[in-house]
Amino acid sequence: MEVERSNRPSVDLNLSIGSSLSLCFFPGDPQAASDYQQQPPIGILKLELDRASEENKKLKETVADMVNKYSALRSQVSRLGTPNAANSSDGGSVSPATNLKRKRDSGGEKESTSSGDELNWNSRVREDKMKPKISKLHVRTDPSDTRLVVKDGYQWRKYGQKVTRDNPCPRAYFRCSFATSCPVKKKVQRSAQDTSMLVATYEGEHNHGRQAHQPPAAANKIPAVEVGPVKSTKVDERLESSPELRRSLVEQMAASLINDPAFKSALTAAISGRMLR
DNA sequence: CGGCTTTGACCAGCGC
DNA sequence: GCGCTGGTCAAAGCCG
Repeated sequence: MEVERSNRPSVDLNLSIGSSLSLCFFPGDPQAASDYQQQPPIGILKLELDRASEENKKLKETVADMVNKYSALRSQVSRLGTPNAANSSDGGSVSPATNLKRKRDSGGEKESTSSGDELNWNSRVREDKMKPKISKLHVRTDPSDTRLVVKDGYQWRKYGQKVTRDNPCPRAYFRCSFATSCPVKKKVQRSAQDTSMLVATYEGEHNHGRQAHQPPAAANKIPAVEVGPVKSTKVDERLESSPELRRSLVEQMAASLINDPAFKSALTAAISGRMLR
């Protein structure tokens, strides 16, 4: 989608190992980069950390903005009744299996296939107007992890589990347990094609916010760079005298970025933008 | 003890 | 009517 690409976050993929971190942390500032390469004191490392946090924050804002624009665009596409535009697994698509019961309830037509992608577009659009909002979320997990848990910041109560015909992996049914009046339901099932992928299907919209005590798992979390206490000057000295410690610190920072979903999203968008160009 | 998970039973819609 | 299927219920058990 062009809009997505044009709003792509500014993640530069032209990373060369030779340029090292200095070029990442001091873009357009060769003097600072040079100083850093000669001897990076703890103050500069802190500066780098702040810079990385700031960059991370901007990236997250960009991603959030992209999501909003994408949603708006999707709704426009839906209104125009254009097929293929909102199809597939990137979230927001309607699962016919999910709606089967409701379709039956409303006397609607039945698909000739169990696969969701062949669903007639017009009927889907028609259904969207009278069905609760349905969205899909794909989460990659450890295939050996048998729990059907998708952490999204809400509190869920499992009320059923079922093995479905088209997928040997069981499907778990959840209800939002934060508010008894909350109508939202969630179905979680491992993808038949990719067992490391969990597919969560949400029905309806929450009539409450997220719990304060349970933040959306990592979704809104600024990555915690575990550099330990920085108050001591002894730490500075240790860092200065130990290249390994410095490398370890850099690795931790890199790891925290890698583990940050917002950073991953931005990176994915940047990579796909590059490959699809 | 309250909240949650597990799991078999049950229900409704549909095709044959 | 019967069997299949997806979705839900509810009793029992577990856990903090």
